[in-house]
Amino acid sequence: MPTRKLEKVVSLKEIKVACQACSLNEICLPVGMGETDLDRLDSIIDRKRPLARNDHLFRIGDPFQCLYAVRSGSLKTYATSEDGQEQVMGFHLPGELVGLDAIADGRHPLAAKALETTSLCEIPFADLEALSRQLPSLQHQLLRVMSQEIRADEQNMVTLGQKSAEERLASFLISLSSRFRRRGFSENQFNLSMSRSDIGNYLGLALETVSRLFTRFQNEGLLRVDRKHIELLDRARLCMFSSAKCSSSEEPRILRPNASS
Amino acid sequence: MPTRKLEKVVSLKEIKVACQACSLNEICLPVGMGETDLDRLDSIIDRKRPLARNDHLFRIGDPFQCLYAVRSGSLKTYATSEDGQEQVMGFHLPGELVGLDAIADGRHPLAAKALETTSLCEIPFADLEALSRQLPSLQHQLLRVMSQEIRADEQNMVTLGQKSAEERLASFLISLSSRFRRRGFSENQFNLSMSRSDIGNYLGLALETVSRLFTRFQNEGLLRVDRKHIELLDRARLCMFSSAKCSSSEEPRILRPNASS
DNA sequence: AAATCTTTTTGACCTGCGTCAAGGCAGGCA
DNA sequence: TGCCTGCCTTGACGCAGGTCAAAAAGATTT
Repeated sequence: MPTRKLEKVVSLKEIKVACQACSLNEICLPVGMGETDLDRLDSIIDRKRPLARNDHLFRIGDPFQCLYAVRSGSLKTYATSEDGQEQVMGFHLPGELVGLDAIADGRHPLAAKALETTSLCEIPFADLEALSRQLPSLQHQLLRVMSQEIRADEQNMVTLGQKSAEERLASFLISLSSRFRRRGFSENQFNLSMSRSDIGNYLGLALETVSRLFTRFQNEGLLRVDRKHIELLDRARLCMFSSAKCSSSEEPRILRPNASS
Repeated sequence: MPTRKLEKVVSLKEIKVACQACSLNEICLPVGMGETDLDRLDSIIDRKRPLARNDHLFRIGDPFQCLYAVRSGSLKTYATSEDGQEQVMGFHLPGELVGLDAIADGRHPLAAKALETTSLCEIPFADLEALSRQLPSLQHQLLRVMSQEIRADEQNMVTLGQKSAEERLASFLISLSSRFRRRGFSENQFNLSMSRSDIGNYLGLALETVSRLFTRFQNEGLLRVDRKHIELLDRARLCMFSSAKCSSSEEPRILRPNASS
C-alpha cells in the first residue's frame, strides 16, 4: 500500500541537510511548519562540523546564545556540585533540542558533552525568537517542545521518586527503545552510547546496581546484553517490570527508507 | 477608619486586582512589560472566585484551555499511577504559573488541587499565544518562565537522584523559605500548607522519615516546628545540611507595604 | 463534650541498594 | 605481543530509610 505522503528527495551524501530535507523534521523543531516557513527557519540555522566523543558543546555557566538540535549521535547533559561530582540530567538523541534551560537567565546551568561523534544544528536564539514572532506555527512548536521537556522531567521525577532500581532501569530501557523507534531505528536492538556509570548516575543508582540488573534481566530472558549492545527479547514483560503505561508501538514514526537492514 | 457596609463598596474578597496593581507583577508573567502592554495582558486575564481547600483546579486528562497564575494560597500538582497512588510533582505559590506541561498536547498530564483557599488568574492560552506574538516582552517572559520551570525540575532531579533524606528535607525548606522571601513574606517563619505525607511523597521519602527529620532538626536547634508552623532558627546551618549553594538573601524581593505586622 | 476521623509522632524491625574490594575484558599504544 | 587504562562484573557486608504497628494530638461532627 503506497503512502499518501510526498516522497522527499534526500541526498544522503549531502553533509549539510536543510530542514526541508532532514529526516528528522517530523519530530524536531519544524513540526507543523509549511514549506516557505521552513525555508526561513532553515536560513537562521547553522551546521558546524561534528563534535568528537567527549567534546563539550557547552559548559556550565557558558553564556547562552544558541539552542542546539541533535542531528546524529548523542549527548549527555549534566550538572556538577561544588564538590565536583556530576549528576547526569539527560541523554539527547537526534531530533531533540538542547539548551532550553538556559533561556531563563542567559547562562547554561548544565554542561553538554558528546557521547559519540555527534553533529548538531545551531539555532541562534535571538533569531529564533524574532522569527517565531512572525511564524505562528514556529512559535507554537517552540512552546510545545518546551512543554514536552517539562513533561519529560516530570516523568523523571516519578522514576526517581518512587520506583525501585529494577523499575528504573526497565523504564529507562523502554524509554530509550521508544525514542529510537520514533526516529526510525530498531526498537528491539540498539547500542547504548553512555556508560553504566552514566546510566546509574542518571537513574540515581550505583553503577554496580545497574550492572547487576543487566545480568539479572538477561538471566530472566528479558533481554540480551553484550557490552554496549542491547537486544530486547521481551519488551512487553520489560514494560510490566517498569510499572509504567508503556505507550505501545502506536506512535508516529519516521519513515527511514534504508534503515531496514 | 471604620469599615461600614455600603451598597457600592465591593467586598474585599471580590476585588479583582489588575496586573498593574498586583503586588506579584514583579515575579509573575508581567515581568519586564510596560504599562500599555500590561493593560493588554490584563484584558485577556480572567479572575474567578477562589478555590476552597481540596478543590481541584483541573484533573489529569482535562483539556487544556488556560494557564493559571496563583494569586494567593497554594496548590499542589500530582500524577496518579494506574494503581491509584499519587506522586506529588510540585507545590505552587503566589506568582507561579501552573499548567505549562499541558501545552505539549492540549491535555493536562497532572492534576492540580488547592492546599488551602486559593485564588487564581486564568489566562486563556490561545489569547496569550496571540498576544505574545505582538508583545515581544511578553513572548520573552513566557519562554523565560518555561525555561525556569525546566530548571526547577532539573534541580528536583538532583535532589531525588543523589541527596540523602536529610539533605532533601533541608533543601526543600530552604527552597520554600527563599520562595516566600521573594514574595515579600518572612523567610524564617512560615506555615506549610501541605501535609507531611505530601512532603514525603514530593521528596521521595516516607512520611515517617519526614516526621523524624523534623524532630531531629528541631533537636539540633536548626528550627522549631509546631504542627504546620515552621521557624528557621539557623538558616545558614540548614543550608549546609542541604549541600546546595543556597543563593543567599541577595535576590530581588517584592516590596510589601503592610506586611510587617 | 463525646465520638470519630485524620494527621503526626515514635518505636521496632528488616531489606534494597550503596559501598568497598577484587578480578575480568576490550581496546589503544608502544 | 604485552602493557596499560578504562570500563564492567561479581561478591561480601552494612546501613539508611522503608514498612508495620500503635499511640498521641488535632480536627470535625454530633
